Parts: sequence; C-alpha cells; structure tokens
Amino acid sequence: LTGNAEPVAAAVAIRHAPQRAVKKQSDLGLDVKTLGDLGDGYSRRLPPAGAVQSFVQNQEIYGEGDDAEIFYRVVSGVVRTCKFLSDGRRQIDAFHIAGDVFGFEAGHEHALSAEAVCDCAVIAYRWRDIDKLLADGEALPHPLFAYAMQSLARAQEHSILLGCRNATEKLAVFLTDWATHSRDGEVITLEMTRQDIADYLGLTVETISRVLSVLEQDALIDRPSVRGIRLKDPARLRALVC
Amino acid sequence: LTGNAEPVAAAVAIRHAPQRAVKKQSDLGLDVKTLGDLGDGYSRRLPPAGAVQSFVQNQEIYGEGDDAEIFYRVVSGVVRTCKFLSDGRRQIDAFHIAGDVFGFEAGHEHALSAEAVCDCAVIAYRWRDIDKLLADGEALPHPLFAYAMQSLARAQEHSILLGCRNATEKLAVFLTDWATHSRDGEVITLEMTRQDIADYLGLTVETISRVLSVLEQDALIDRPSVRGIRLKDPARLRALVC
DNA sequence: CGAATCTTTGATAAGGATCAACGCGCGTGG
DNA sequence: CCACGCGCGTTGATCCTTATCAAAGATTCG
Repeated sequence: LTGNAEPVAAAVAIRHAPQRAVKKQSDLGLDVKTLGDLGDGYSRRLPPAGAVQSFVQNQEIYGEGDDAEIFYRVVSGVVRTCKFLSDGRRQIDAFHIAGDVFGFEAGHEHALSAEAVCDCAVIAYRWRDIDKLLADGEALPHPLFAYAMQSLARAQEHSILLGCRNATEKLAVFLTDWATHSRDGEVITLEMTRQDIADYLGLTVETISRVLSVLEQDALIDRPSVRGIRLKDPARLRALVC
Repeated sequence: LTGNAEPVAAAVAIRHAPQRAVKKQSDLGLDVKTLGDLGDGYSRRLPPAGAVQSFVQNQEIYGEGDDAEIFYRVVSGVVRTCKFLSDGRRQIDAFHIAGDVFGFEAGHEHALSAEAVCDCAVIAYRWRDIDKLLADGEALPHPLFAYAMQSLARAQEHSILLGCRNATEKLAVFLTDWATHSRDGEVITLEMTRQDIADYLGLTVETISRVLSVLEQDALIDRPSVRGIRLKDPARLRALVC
C-alpha cells in the first residue's frame, strides 16, 4: 500500500470509484491516466518545486489558512486533509495515497490542513510555475483539470456517504474503497487510527470499534491484527451498501 | 432571488463562502468573476448548445446514468442535483441558482440527476465544443477550471457540514448561506420544500420543522409565511456554528 | 519494565428518526 | 361559492441508533 510511488491512474481510480473504471470524457483528455505526470503529453511539464520532502507520522504538512501557493503530490505513505472546528471536532475530508494530489485549492489560503497519517514523502508544485507556462502561451495542463474533476467527484461521493448512510454502511464503503488496491483475500493495512476513520466517516471511535466487531462476528471480515483486516466476503460487504 | 440571471460572480461567491470573498489565486485567473461568461477574456467563447430550455417544478433535467456530454448553466429558478439510493433515500448534493453551472462531471455518464426545484430556465453547453476549441489550439477556458475548483470547495464544505454538525448548526448554515443573496433583514424565500432541505442536510422533514420552530422561539428568525423566512439576528445565527 | 496511546467493551444518555395525527393552503370540481 | 382532497408542514409520543462516559485490555516505545 504505502512506500511505493505507483502510477496515479491506479491510485486515483482505486480510491473512490472502485466498481467501475473512470472513463474518458469525450476528447478532452480527462482520462485519469493522464494524471501520471503533471503535464505529460503537452509541450512542457510542470516542474516540481524542489526535492521530495519527508514528514513523520502526524506531522503537519500545511495548516488551514496557510498560503495555498504550493500544492503536493504524495510519493509514499498516506496523508489526511482535514478541518478543525473551534470546539475540537475534526472532519477528515480525504485520505491521500501515493500518486494523489492534495492541497490543490481555489483560494489564496488553504481551507483545510494536511497531516501525515504515517511517515510519508511528498513533492511540491507551485501555482506560480503554472502561471509561467500559461504566460509562455501554454495551455493549462489538462491533468490539473482532470484532477480537479476527480476530486470533485470524490467529494460528492463523500457527501452522499455522510448524508445518508448508517454506521455499518459507512464502514462497509470505507473498507471496500480502501481494499481496492489490494488483491482479493489479502490482508489490508489500515494506516490510520480508529479516530481518523471516525473523523472521516462522521462517527466516533467507539462506533468504529463496535461495527468492526460485528462485521467480524458476521464473518464478513477477519482481523489478524488491529490495523490489518481481511475482507472475507467482499461481495456481501458491498451488498450492505444498497 | 429567482427569475433573474444575475452575474455568476455574485451567485457563486454568495452561496457557499459567505464570510469572506473568494480571492484571486495567484495569476491563474481563478477569480470567480471570470466565470461570468464561459470563455470571456479568451480568444473565443464557448458557445451554448442551443436556446434556453425551460423546466417546470420537479421536472427532471437529466437522470443518473444519462450521457454527460451536456452540462448546464441556470438562467433563472433553482435546480437541485441529487443521488437516489435504491431504498428510496435521496441525498441532495447542491442547489443551483441563476448563474451556477451544474452537470459538469468527469465521467461519461452523470453520477447525479438534476431536477427543477421550481420552474426554471437553463442553457446547455457541450463538451464537444470545448474539444473543438482545443483542437483549434485554444487553451482550456479558465472559467471551466475555476468552476471545477469552486465546486470542489463547495462539496468539501458540504462534507464538513454533514460530517460534524448537529441539526441546529446545519440549519443555521443553510439559512445563512441561502440568505446571502438578500439584504439583511429581508424576507428570504425558500424555493425548496422541507423535504429538499432535509435531504440536503441529511435530516428528516420533522427535524427541519422542529428546529425552525425552536429558532423562531429563540427569536433568531421570523416566519411570515411557510417558505418566507427573515433572519432576525444573522450574527447570532452564524455564532451557532462555532 | 512502565508509561502513554490506542482499541475494545460495557452501561447509560441524548439526538434525531420514526410513527401518527392534525392543520393549513390550494386547486379542482361539483 | 363551497366542499373536498391532496400535498405540504407542524407537533406529539415513542423508539433506535449512535454518542458519551467509564474502565479495562492491547500495543508501542522509550
């Protein structure tokens, strides 16, 4: 799962549209495969701004309100983007794995913060460099647009998950999504804590724990270790979700 | 509120970032003002595909799974985009008012459906025409990119709303957002039913009704009519939300 | 080994859903 | 013009899911 910079196409398609592969949109080049390298297929590529940076578990990559001039791509590990409310509540917007772009926002400032779920490496890009390409008469790299559209689709799915799913359904979706980058029957490693999962799904740690126990009792999953989970019956798990 | 094709800048900025205006992102032209006309400021504009189309209340504009070759801009009225689950649950992703673009999706097929909340008029655009511009060596119109980024920001805010807000907070956010395109103290008209609001906020009609009653008792709002609401104390209403 | 953090489980409480009934507004048709 | 019916909204009573509070394992790491 972590530690390898697998092609973005896999990473993106995998995470939130597990059932059906993302298809090409007309001739616009929205195929997620083009996300592999920012600018591939165009006359110039978007150069990263500097070397690969490493972050240790729970280290902040950027905070809410920070200048959004830089955005990132995950090289290895897992990153969470989240929002903190003043009373301590936290909503995790997304988990990002190798190949995913994050911190890619419309405003001057980051609306969310980003933290390392586990030790991870990322590479930065500058909006300013995009502007430079544009000033030189280049087209906006389609991969950026494609990534924006992908992120939008993912955010919409997340809203649906949060808006009309119960605890069991939420966890079933989460597990099947997360499992998509493993072979069937393999043990998947949840890099994040129960608290992370809870904050992603709008639940509490206790509920996560209880639902996992029930899923195990129902022989839908195995738990060889706390963070290691095997989906014993992916089909039935998916069937839980309407 | 409805019936007038106000500039998009207002419509977009208004709906989901009421507190602070959206700022320009670097030099990329992400200023939402450029959304006013698709392609303004570039050598060619994206021509609409045909005349303005009208829909009556609750009429479907497109359904989930329909070809996503066409997307739309609201000319007047209100449109909802939503997802239906097989057991009848419905999640409304967003309400779109004059100037808003909807049905703007990455896949071959629409992931959501769109329906008229009240009688409304929309105008269509074709992806194919964008491809044509690109084939002629044009850059991807920045407004499209800006709109994708705006939609992304909105979807993320919606997730936060659904994930970690209680019923009162959800309604407070909804009302203040919806009120942003009226003068302070004015009566705002909720074009949508309680069921629509409920499905947008992940609640039930009964809860919506009860919370509105409480807000009225607490002198936060007035209800001159069922669909007409006046925010008596917008500041205190906003303060409910952390 | 021991402390801190994470996870699980249990007991109880609360927020919102569900079920039920009634009221209101409005359009239709007698 | 009024009566009726229907969709929509409100309110009440009760139930259920999930949150909260509490405490006891498990795991990690110094």
